[in-house]
Amino acid sequence: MSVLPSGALGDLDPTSDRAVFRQIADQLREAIGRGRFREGEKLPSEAELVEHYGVSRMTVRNSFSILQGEGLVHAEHGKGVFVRPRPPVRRLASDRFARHHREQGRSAFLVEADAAGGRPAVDSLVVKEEKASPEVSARLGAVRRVLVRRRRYLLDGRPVEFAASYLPLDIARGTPIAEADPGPGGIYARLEELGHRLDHFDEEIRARMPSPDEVRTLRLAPGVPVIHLVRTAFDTDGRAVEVCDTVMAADAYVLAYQLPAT
Amino acid sequence: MSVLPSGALGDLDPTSDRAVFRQIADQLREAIGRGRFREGEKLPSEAELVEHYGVSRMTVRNSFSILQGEGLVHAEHGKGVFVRPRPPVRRLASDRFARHHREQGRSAFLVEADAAGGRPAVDSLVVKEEKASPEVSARLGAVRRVLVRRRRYLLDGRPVEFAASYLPLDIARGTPIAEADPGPGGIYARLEELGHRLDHFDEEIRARMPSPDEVRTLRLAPGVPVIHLVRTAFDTDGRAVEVCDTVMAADAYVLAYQLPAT
DNA sequence: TAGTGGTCTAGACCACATA
DNA sequence: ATGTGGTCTAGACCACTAC
Repeated sequence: MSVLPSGALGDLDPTSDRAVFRQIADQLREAIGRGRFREGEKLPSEAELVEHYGVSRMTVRNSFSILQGEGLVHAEHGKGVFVRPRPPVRRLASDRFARHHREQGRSAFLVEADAAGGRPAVDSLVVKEEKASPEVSARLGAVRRVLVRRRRYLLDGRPVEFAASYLPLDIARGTPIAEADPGPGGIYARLEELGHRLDHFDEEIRARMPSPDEVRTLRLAPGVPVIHLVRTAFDTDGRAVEVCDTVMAADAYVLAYQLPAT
Repeated sequence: MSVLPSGALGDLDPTSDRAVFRQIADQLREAIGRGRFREGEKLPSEAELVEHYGVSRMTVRNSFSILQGEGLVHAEHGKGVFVRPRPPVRRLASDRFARHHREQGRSAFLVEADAAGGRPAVDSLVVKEEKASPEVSARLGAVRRVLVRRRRYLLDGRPVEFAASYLPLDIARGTPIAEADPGPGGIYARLEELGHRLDHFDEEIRARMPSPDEVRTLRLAPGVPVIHLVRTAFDTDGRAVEVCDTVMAADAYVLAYQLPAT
């Protein structure tokens, strides 16, 4: 007699070449997909699945670890294994750096947070001068030292991205950009006041699994990749005036862009 | 006596709260980061690590599974566990749909492949009519049925992305777009010939872990996320004339965009 | 206290790769 | 034939959660 709700999960196929733990993962995945287990709902416990399938506990745990790697479920010690709810997603629109936002004294993050309806926050702000990495130096045009602004962004208390801005010293040193609070409209507004009228931004996007550091900083669940975005800001003279390196929790973002057809 | 090259890996800290298998993973990760094990190089075998650390085999395997989930290493049955080499990356430039490319009779994929220096190929092409999904219908403006073109792209024999294009039947039916080979410049060139002069494209980008289907289709290694891109093409009348849903192996791509500052 | 997942052991047999 | 990773068992003890 199974202890599980009838019909939730099937039997194993002993004639199949597919490993037992994969068959179990397949059945759980399929049950989740069918809505048999909903978001946030608890899956059967390891002990229940051991009994239901007649396998050892490690085999069941192996199945769970597959689903965890896929980002489908997450385990809570002492409570159970749950279907991972999808967090609300922030949409980054391609006009998020438009001048009319800056002129209203609003930073890009606040503009986006409003659109998402969440409560935004910034923490672990660090501003200092340091040696430029080869990547940053290449993008900024062979500068040796840069002003760095590091910060982490949170939405409703959840860390969603952290970023580092790099600016050439001859532009930023001794200006409000080097202050903890650069003032309304953020550093892009200050750059324009300093005579660097912005022309366009280049953005490069990659996706990959996070490093252990990134898992900590963003409190990432297993199976959640990061989006790595590197933006370079150019002024109307064609000079690169800032590089911003951003790592985002991929389950919290949709990036939107508009491409010309011409 | 350790069987490992001296200095490659340290000892465990029995006083640490950190689980043994995590400590082992940390040491291997750090050794890889330091270049002690290089791309493509074989790590010590499970048996060697069992001996070196004095732990059971499952503990060592647990460590490997962490690194595999991070996309750092991959196992080859009967051979060993290797540091994952980074594949060559294709850069998708923001002008990849520019008209001057189409007018040279070149499809976007070929333009990009040239830039990456790889040998491009397309397979599993399917063209048919089907019911529009709610998502596609919402983007195309409440159409019921659509023409679908599905295909997979390969570079040097490796699958790197697969895509499905959806077009309203009143636009595409009975035209070269419904043929297996739509001709030089691809379907965007045909759309323009049919009087739908293209104005711009909207692209939405997400990153996530792949489904088992996607792992199969793209032959993805463990620990490799996918980039999910949905592009909508608009003509100069403001009508959405095509939706293209693309899933890309994240380790094979960098996406580049240009944002206006105004 | 009972139930849950987290870690770890010490085996076993198998399939694949290399020589 | 040997060494490699792949799968699986049947336990053990621990830490966390809920009652």
